[in-house]
Amino acid sequence: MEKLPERQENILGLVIREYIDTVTPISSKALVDKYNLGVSSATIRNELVALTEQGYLRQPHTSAGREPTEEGYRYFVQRIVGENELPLAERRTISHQFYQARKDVDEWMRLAASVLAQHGHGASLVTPARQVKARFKHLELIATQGRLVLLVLVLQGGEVRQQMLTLAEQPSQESLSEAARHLNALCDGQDAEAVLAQTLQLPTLEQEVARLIAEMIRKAEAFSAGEIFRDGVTTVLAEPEFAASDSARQALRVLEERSYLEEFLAKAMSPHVGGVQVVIGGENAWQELKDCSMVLARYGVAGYSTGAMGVLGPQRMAYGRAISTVRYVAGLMSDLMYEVYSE
Amino acid sequence: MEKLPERQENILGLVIREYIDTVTPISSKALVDKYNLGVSSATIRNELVALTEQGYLRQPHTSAGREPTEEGYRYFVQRIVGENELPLAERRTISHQFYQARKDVDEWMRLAASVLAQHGHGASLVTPARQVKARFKHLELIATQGRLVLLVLVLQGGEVRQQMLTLAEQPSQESLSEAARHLNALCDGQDAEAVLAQTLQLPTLEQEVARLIAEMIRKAEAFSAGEIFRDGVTTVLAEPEFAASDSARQALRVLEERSYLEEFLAKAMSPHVGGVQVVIGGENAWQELKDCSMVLARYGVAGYSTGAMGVLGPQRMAYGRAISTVRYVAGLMSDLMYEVYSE
DNA sequence: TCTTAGCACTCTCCCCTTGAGAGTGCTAAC
DNA sequence: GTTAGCACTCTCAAGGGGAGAGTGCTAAGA
Repeated sequence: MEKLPERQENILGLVIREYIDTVTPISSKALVDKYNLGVSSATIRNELVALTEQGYLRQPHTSAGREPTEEGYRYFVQRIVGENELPLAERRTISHQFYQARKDVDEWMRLAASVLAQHGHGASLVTPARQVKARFKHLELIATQGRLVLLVLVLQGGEVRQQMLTLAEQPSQESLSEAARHLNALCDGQDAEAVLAQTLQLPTLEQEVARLIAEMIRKAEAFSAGEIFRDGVTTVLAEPEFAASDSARQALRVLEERSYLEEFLAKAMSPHVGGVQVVIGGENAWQELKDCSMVLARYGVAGYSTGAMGVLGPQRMAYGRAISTVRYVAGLMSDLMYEVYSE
Repeated sequence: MEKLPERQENILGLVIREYIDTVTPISSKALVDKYNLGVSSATIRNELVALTEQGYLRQPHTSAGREPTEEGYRYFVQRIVGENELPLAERRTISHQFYQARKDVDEWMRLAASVLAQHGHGASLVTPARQVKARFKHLELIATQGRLVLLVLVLQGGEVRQQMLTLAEQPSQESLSEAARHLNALCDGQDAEAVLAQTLQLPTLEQEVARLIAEMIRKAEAFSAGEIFRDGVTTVLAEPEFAASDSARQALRVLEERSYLEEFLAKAMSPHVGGVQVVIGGENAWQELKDCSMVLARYGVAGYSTGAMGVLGPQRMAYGRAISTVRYVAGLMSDLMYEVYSE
């Protein structure tokens, strides 16, 4: 994507900003009237023709103004928006909310979804941080009722998972505690394979538990584990381009259906924590997102546990704001997780 | 709501069923053509006039057919729909899914939301079962990193809650286990107040933990705890009456915003487990729901832990199906929870 | 008393036309 | 390279008219 001449770039930026504001095609006259450009509307028209020929703008019909194409938005995001930070006051508000919240990754995810929706002006999604390599930290077995036992597994990093299991006969809390103590000593810091390797030499109860633990550890590594947090879905429905058509419904399906979303994230996102990615109009590959854009980022601790978060909006979303919000929240959350993480 | 004469009731039923099918006003001729009523359209017209005068039907304009009013739907639900059970095959499919799932209330809620949306043909919601009176069962303290400690609290009934806390200085796992052992002995089976009463005579660490536990127990009793599960939101957006207007957005706000939903459920739902409730058009009290209906039920174990689940759809939703689905799923889940529940 | 055929009447919906207005592209002059 | 001027194109909103659907009413029949 080559750099445009100064004036064309300026005009493209103005057209896109105006369009984002008004959601109507922008005419040469409107630009001259609103901004003091120092040239006449005819000159602007000439530049608009050039921009249209290069594919950055389009006319809905002969006698209408211009509106941005996907290419136009891409140029805008790459070259014009720039790297603005969120205003200090906003950053303070957000970080305050995070530090006030419970020290719990789930709670942070919920909060992140809410903040992204509010400050990023769109529908938000936050997928759970997935352990790249989950390791055993601690196990508890608790007798509940009859032959039912509650198994609580803590992974390195503090993630807690629980599961019920039914034993062949009713156990005593003492025998359970003893088994847990034994397994805690044996499995400390091990991964799923290592835990599974232990099962052979163990008594029946512990063998069963160990098998279950191995399975739970593996599940923690799977992308599909845990809840995906969403927010602001109804806000984005209020956008004029979504009011009538069913393109909103299609887009929201992406957010709602897990398998969809996973496939999408897997292909669209770079695997490393840090950079913010902008997907405009589904990049011609995702029919459902053809009228939308998404601003995405990975968060978490690289090499240990990472997830994805992002904001979905119409193509004419406020990219600058969305990008800085996503970058800030992803960074903040990564920092918080780093603090909590144990080796 | 007085019983209508046989023939009027039949006609009302037919009009509503037809309307639910076609989403267009139903004419006298259409009824005569489609169903073998044994009388002419003129006779039907006379009955339609009677039903209109009584407020069960309405004409969008002079020369249009009839469509049901909210009153009409209410009569339909109360007197005509009847108490159908879901077909056996469907019941089997559903219960199979539940018995295959992990024995975990959270997992069941997620599943219930999915089943309700699919089989009830609408957007679904499932609020978490709230402990009427939560009681301490078991506590674990696990050292993670530095001064951070993971507190895992198991409540009677198997609900697990976790929280991070930061201590004044770095503890050893031994001292933590000792404190946990002590508190486990002290607090077994107690409620929030009793746990709090213990704090006075305890050493600092245990005092702090006990205070936190009391707070967590109280939170478990609060309605607002935990995730609300939803599903099928995009399905309901596809309904023709929601395609254009923003009434869908308004309705979905009810599902999205927690405080809203709570207020609504508190007022609209009977507090006892079992019966299915139908809220049509927001019952003139809930503006946001004026074009929608909801079919709701409580689930859980009466006296211990109950939540709400339901299906939201357009006013012309398939009530019979929705009602039997909600009843069946709520019953199934109550049974499952009862099995898991300990005294 | 209930039912029905017949008919005038009302209202929506769709199509067509029409005129105003917006905005363009082009050309020729500066 | 810039600009004024202008013909041209296209949308949009408003209005008119005809077809069709469905009603309510009336008067006659069972």
